[in-house]
Amino acid sequence: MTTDREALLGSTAELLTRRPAASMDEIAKAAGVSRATLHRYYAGRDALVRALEELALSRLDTALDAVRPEEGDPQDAVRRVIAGTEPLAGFLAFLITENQLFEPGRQHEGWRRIDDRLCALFTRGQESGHFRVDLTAAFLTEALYALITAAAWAVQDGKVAARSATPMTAELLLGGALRRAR
Amino acid sequence: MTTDREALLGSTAELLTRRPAASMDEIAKAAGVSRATLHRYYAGRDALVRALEELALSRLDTALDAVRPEEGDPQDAVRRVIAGTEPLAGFLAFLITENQLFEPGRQHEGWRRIDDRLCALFTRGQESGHFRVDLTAAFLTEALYALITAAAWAVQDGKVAARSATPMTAELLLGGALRRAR
Amino acid sequence: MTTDREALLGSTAELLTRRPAASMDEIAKAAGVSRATLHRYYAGRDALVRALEELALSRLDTALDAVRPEEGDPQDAVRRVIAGTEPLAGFLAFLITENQLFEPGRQHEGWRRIDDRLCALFTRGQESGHFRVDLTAAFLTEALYALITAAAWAVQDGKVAARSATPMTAELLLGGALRRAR
Amino acid sequence: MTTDREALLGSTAELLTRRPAASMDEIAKAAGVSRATLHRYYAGRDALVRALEELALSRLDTALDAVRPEEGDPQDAVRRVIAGTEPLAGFLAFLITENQLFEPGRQHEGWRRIDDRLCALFTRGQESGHFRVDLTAAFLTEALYALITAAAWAVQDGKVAARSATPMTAELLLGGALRRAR
DNA sequence: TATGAATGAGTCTTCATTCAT
DNA sequence: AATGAATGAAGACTCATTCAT
Repeated sequence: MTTDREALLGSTAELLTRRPAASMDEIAKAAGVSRATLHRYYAGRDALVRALEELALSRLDTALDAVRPEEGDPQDAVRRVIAGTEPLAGFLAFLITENQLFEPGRQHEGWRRIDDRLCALFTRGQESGHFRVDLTAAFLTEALYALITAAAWAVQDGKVAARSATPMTAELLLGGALRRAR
Repeated sequence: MTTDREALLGSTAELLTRRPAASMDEIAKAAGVSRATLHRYYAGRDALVRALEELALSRLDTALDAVRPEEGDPQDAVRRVIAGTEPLAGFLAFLITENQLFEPGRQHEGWRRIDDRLCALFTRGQESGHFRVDLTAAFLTEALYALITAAAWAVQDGKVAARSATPMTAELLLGGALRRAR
Repeated sequence: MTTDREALLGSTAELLTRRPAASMDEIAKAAGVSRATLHRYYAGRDALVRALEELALSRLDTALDAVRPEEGDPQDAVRRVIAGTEPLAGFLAFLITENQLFEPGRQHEGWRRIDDRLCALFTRGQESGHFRVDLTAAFLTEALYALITAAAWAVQDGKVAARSATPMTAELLLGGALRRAR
Repeated sequence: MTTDREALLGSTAELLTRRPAASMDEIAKAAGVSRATLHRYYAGRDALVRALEELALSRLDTALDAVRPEEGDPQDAVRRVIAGTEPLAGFLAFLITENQLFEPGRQHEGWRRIDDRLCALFTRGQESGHFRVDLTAAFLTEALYALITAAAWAVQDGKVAARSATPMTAELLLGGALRRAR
C-alpha cells in the first residue's frame, strides 16, 4: 500500500529537516524499519530524497489549492497562504535546505509551479494597489519562504510560542515592524 | 603568520556556505593545499568547522560594533545593521545551517551574544514606541537572520538584483509589504 | 552464533602473534572477510585487540584451571603448567608484546590474576622447601613466560624440535643447565 | 662527528625497545631534533633501524669479546656473558623484538655470528661434561636471550631489584629453580 | 646544516548498497 | 516481504618523506 511509504516519507522528512546529513541508518531507525527494507521501498538515497521532494511539493500544492491564493483580497490571500502552509513548514524547510545544500542549479519543476503561484499572488496585490511595488514579487516570495521556515525553527527552539508563529509571520510580512502612523 | 590560516578559513567559508557537505578533499582543493596540509592547520573536520564558527561570529561581532545598534534611532539602527551585516550573509547562512545541523542544545556562546545585541535593539525600539509590540523581539531577531540569508540566496540565484537586496530587506522588515495608508 | 566471532579472533590471534604490526586489511584477509565486515564485528582496531586480550586471558585462565597449579607437588605443578600453557604460547606472546607496547601503567586486570596464580605456585614451592628461595617468585614467573614464549619462537624458527620444547622448557626452569652433581 | 649519530641511535634504541611502533616524530622528539634532521642523519626509517641493528650487534660483539666466552670454565663463561651483556639488555630486546616483529626469514648476518658464539659456548660446556646434553645448545642460547630480556623488563616494571637481575638470571639458567639435593 | 612547512601514500573507518536467508 | 550479514567505494586521518628557507 501507499500508506507505509507515506508514513516512511513522513518520518524521513521530519528527520532530514532536523538533520539534513542523516545517514540511511538513522533514516531507517527513525522509520522503524531495517536499512534493507528502506532500500526495498526506495532504491537508494537519491530516490528517497526525490520522492520526499515530490511529496513535499504535492502537499504544498494541495495546501495552496485549499487556500486559493488566486482569489479575493490579496492581503487576506497571503494570510490564508501563511496559515495554510504553516503546518508544512517542516516540508518547506526540507525543500529549501535540500535545494540550498546541493547544486543550486538543479531546480525541481514542481517547485517552480509553487513559486509561480505565490509570485503571482504578490504581483496581483501590487497591481491591485494593495502591495508596495518597490519590493519585487520575487523577493516577497523568497521572504515568505524564509519567514515561515524561520518561524517554525523558532518555535522548535522554544523562542516563539507555537500559537503566535502564524499571526506574527503574517503581520511582519504584511505590515513590517514599524508601528503604523495613525 | 596568521594570514595563511585566515585565508584558508576564508576559502573554506565560501565553499561551505555554498556546499555545506563538502569533503575535506574539496575544502583542501578550494584552499589550494593538500589534504594533509589542511589537517596540519586544523586537526580534523570538527576543528575546522569550529574555527570557522569562531571567525564568523567574530566577524559578525565586529560588524555590529561598527554599526552600533545600541545608539540612535532604532529604525536607523536596524537599517545600519542590515547594511553592515549584508556582506556577511554567507557567514550568517553558514552559522544558521551549522546551528540547525547540530542538536539545538549545543549553542555556541558567541552566538548568544550576537542574538542578545539584536534582540536588545528590537526591544529598545519597542520601548521607545517605534516598533510594534505584538511582534516579539525574539521573533524579529530570527526574522532578521532569515531575511538577510534569504536575500543573499535570492541574489545568488539571480532572483533579486544585488543592489536591491539590502534596501528591500530593510523595507520589508521595517515596513512590511502593505502599501502605507497615508 | 558466537562461533564466527571466535573464529575471527582465532585467525587474528594467529596473525598478530606472527605480525604484531599487521594492518586491518591483513587481519581481514586472514579472516577471510572484508575490512568492512571486520569493522562490523569489532568497532576499530582497539576493540579488536582488546577482545583478543580477553580471549587470550580467558584461555590462559581455563588452561590454568585445568592443570590446577594450586595442587600437588609444586615441581609437578610447574610441569603441568608448562605442558598446559604451551599450546597457548602464541597467545602468551601476543599478550606480552601487547603489554610491552603500551605504557606499563595500563595493566589488564585479568593478567594480574594469572600473574598471581603463577607467582603463588612458586611461592608455595619455596615454602614447601622444593624451590630455591634466592630466586624470587616474581622473577620465576617472568622467566616462565619468557621461556615458554622463547621456546615457541625457537620451534617456529626451526631451531628446536616441536616435541622437545615443553620438556626442555620445564627442565631448564626447574633444573637449570648444569649437570647435576650426583 | 659520529658522536651525534651514536647519541641519536642510543635514544632511538631506548625508545624503540619500549615502543617498537614509535613514529619518526616520536623518535625525533626523543632525540631532541626535528623530523627533518632525523632524516638527514638516516635516510628513512629502514636505514635507521638497520643502523640501530648494526650498533646493537657491534656492541654485543664487543661485549662478548670482552668476556671471552671461548675461554675458561664454561659455567664461569656463561656468568661472564650474562654479566657482560646485561647492560645491553635494551639492545638485545630491540633486536629480538625487531626480528620477531617483521618477517622472521630475514636474519641479519651479524646476529648469526653472535648466535654462533653463544651456541658454541654451550656446546663446549656440554662436551666438557659441565652442561646437560638433554637441553640443546640452540635452546640454551634462545633461553639466554629470553631470560636476559625478561629480567630487564622485570626490572623496568619494578618487579625485580636491579641488583638481583644478573645473578638471578645466571642462577636460573645454570642451576634451575629446584633446590639442590645435597 | 637545521628546520618549519608541505605532501603522496597508505591506513582506518563509515556509508550506501547488495545478498542470502 | 523483511532482515541480518556482507561489502565496495569513499571519506577522514596519519605517517614517512621531501622541499624551501
